[in-house]
Amino acid sequence: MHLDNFDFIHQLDNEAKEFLYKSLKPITIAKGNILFYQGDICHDILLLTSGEVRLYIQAEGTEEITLYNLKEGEQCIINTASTISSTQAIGSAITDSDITGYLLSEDAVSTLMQQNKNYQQYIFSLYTIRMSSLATLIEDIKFKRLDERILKWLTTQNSSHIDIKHEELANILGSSRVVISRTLKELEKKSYVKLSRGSIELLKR
Amino acid sequence: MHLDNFDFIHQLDNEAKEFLYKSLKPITIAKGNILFYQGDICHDILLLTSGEVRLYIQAEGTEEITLYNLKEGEQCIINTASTISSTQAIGSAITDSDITGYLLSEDAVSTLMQQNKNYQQYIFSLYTIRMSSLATLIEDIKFKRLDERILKWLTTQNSSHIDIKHEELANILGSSRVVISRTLKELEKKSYVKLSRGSIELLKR
DNA sequence: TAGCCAATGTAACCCAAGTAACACACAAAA
DNA sequence: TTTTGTGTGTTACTTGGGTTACATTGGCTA
Repeated sequence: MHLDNFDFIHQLDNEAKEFLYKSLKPITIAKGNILFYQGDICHDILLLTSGEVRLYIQAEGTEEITLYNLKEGEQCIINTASTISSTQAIGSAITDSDITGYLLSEDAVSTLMQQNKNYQQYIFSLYTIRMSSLATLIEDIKFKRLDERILKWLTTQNSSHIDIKHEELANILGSSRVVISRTLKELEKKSYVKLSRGSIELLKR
Repeated sequence: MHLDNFDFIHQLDNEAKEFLYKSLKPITIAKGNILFYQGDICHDILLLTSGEVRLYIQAEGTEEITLYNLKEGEQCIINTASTISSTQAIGSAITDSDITGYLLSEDAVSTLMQQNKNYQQYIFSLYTIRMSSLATLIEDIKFKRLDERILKWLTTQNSSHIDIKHEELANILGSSRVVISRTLKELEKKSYVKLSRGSIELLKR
């Protein structure tokens, strides 16, 4: 995937586009690296062109909960907010796979923002989308049972065959491995899924 | 409290100020009124000059959970996001007391945003603050026990004498009256609080 | 002051989900 | 082929908090 697939770029005038292209620095990062920690102040924004990044918050101790996953063609709002406002990032970011992308510096973002209405509009839309995804997450955590949340997560994956370990799923949903295994087993009995070592098959209903 | 107490106004140049003042419409609303419902698309932004507004989301059924409370001198980001981006409000707003404030129309906001960098900056700061408060809420719901959450809420009130019914507190924290009463009673035994009918006294430790 | 109602207290019960401990099983390495 | 480690299954137990049902209290009103 190339940078052109970022929707907002087509909204920019030629001058802004040229400025943007000059400012970008290509970057490649391997799976399992932390991009920034909760509390850091970011100085660059990542435009993700391939791979996946997971954003999560961590309470004291080891417990964590995933806020959302960043996919290709997306720009992370936690990263963006921290960069634009020079405030602490509200979560941490870790690469879930090898990734490629481009870095846009604080200064360049600020220039773009000031000069280009469409870019502003894009940033606002990011905020709005993510606020609503956080609100949904709150609802889910508060009112939904774990089996529902597991199914929901599974159905939002691209494929019906999902390569994931129970341990990983536990981290994503903020639960524990044992509970995930138990719940998945129940879902298998009700033939919602078929389990194998290292993967889950989502069955049609 | 008057409008002047809104911080961002002092950042505006005279032209922008004048435009703002011309655009504002004073408004008074009694306690217990819904300002907008989750899913509505707002066409005005409220600048709150006195009283309090509670923002909450509601899952199917009657269960609700409070996202945050809007106080005087504040502008609601859910309202703002919906107005600016013409998207559905992610929560509902209800007046917790009689309120006064000013309404700023969609068009006026959009004009201000385009023409005034400081106003943009202000809106961005609202987003950032609220995103982080939502993240904290997620942490609390997920990892904190109810007694902690009650104490936290009590300590963030202005006074150590708080006029509130258990039922109301239950709605704010997304719990039930019985559980709140039970937990408060335990907190009283441990002498964190003193309970009376219709009010709670927060004791010093 | 008797009656009423809203607010609070309390008991009994249930359930989802967390924890600890351990068994089992598959796959790669030795 | 045996070993070792990682991933998964299972049991027994605990706990926080939700629900139902009913009792008690305080304060206002008739």
